[in-house]
Amino acid sequence: MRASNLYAPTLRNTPAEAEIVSHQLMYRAGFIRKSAGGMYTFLPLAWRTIRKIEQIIREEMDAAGGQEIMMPILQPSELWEESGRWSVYGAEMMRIKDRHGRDFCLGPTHEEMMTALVRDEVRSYKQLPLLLYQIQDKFRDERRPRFGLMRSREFIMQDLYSFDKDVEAMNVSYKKMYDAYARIFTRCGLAFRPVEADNGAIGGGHSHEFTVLAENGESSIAVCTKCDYAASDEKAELAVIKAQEEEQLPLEKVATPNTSTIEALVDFLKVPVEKTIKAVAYQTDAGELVLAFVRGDHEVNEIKVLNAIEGAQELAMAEEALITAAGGCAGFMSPIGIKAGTHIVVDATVMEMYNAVAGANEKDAHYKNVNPKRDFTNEGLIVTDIRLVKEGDPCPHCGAPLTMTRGIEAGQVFTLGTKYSEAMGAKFLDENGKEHPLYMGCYGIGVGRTMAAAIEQNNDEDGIVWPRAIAPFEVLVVAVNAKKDDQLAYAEEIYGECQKAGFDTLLDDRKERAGVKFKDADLIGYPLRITIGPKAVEEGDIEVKIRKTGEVHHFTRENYLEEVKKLLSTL
RNA sequence: CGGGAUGUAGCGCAGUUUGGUAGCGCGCCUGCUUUGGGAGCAGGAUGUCGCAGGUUCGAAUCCUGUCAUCCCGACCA
Repeated sequence: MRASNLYAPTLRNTPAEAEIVSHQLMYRAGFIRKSAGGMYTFLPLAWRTIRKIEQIIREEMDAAGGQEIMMPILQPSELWEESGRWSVYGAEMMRIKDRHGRDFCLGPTHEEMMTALVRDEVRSYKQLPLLLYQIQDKFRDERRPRFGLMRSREFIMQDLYSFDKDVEAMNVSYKKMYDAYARIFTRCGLAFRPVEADNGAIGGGHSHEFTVLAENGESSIAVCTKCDYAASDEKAELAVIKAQEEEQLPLEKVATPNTSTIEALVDFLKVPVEKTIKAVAYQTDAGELVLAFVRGDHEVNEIKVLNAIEGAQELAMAEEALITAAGGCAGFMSPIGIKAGTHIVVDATVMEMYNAVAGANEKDAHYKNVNPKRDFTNEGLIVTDIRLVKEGDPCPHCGAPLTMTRGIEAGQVFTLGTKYSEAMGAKFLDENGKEHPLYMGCYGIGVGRTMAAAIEQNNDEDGIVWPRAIAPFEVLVVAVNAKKDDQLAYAEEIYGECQKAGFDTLLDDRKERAGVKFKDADLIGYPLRITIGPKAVEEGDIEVKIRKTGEVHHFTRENYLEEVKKLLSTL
């Protein structure tokens, strides 16, 4: 490929709408252009990188026993009605009608399609395990598309679905995919961490997120400073903290004007924040009130609360009327005196507190000397871990402090169990002729997001620094002055030799000044740059610059191919 | 969905307060010079001022509506 023919419009100014570095650099370096909010065109450079990532994925999926297929993006509503998700999926699903008024959606994911495909054909345990995958565009009408390719409405995803005969076999498939994903991100040259994740409403089984470490990441993860425990902030389990035991004093109501926040309360009563209990009120999708209580200096982990309530799909902030109706008072709540029928979830650590301060369920009043074990007598009280992890919390495995770090969730693996196969009647016959639902797993990688994550992790003030495996080109040959025939001819020769040697090479033959070409080379981030100027023509000096380190090597016409090969293998 | 901000040339921006018929830098085109880190000089092209109404002799500018984009939030009651 020649740069003179390459559609890679680079910009000197950063477009105002690009906020994070990967978005800015992809825009400036001529990788992407926007078509609408959260939707992007991939230009030739980006598409080359995308295809390289996809190729790595294909190789690893195939090696793990996956078979690639291609499904329609448009999916009929009937399948989603069967799984029950047509109504559940909500506004994130792009829905569309055909000319007959039939309902379709632009696939946000393909569990239904895959399950439907397999249930019609797989009848016997002899056909299992079955691992099918595809790489195609998915559509999610995000509440707020953000940060370029990080959270877009149309995005490329690799999704694999595994079908097995029982839990053990499902876990084998899961492990295979886990390992394959780890290899994929390693081969892409990314620093990442598989972290334990919540698998949400799907329930049962396990899930890991593959988080590419980056400061701009949207995901927050807790990593143990000692052992290999790592979990998403939503998932991170926390041990119960037992407070120093005290004599339980009698409950006492005190006036606490204008103390609806913990900060104001602590200030007013002069009590340590660790002796206060705070509340967060939610309502479920069914409109039931949920009150969650944690220690004043702790935060509520909404996902844990959701998981603690049977049958709830979603939580939203509670309407005030709902709180009042249950006998609560916003800003001054405790479980004491709340009407039956309300879901009350108390963090396990709260139950271990003595003589604490909690709301009195009336305006401007709190209780002192609250002893949860004695005073929280509500019927159906749920006591469990609902705290959100924070820096320094003890690791649930070894007790060493956890450290919080940020990352980009580039992939996730799930076991699904029989959720979809049961809902959609995907069954098979075992060795004894007995019918069972298929055990499933699903596994996805955001391809565009992986590209963006790679840039977040590999850039400097001059531009992108591609890991060799996913660079749009591995080697750039620059004809310093392409208007000089001898230089251009020499560069053409070198370009030809590099091609022949198997390097993925671009020749910058544009009739631009050297500075412009060097700036573009740095911005786009080719791992190696071979510079062909007068010294090459006159002395046979082949200058090779490493983008990542800035190191410059000088080789001869005789040995440079070998040396370039060696250098590439280190990038 | 709530809050905030912004829409003027391909990109970055000024002009809006105080209405008078659109400008700067970069990029783009032509020519000459230059040629190893975003060249210099000279000349040139490019806009329904997001869109639709309204006010006015006259609107990028004032009013109303609308659309789009970006950021924050949707959590600590």
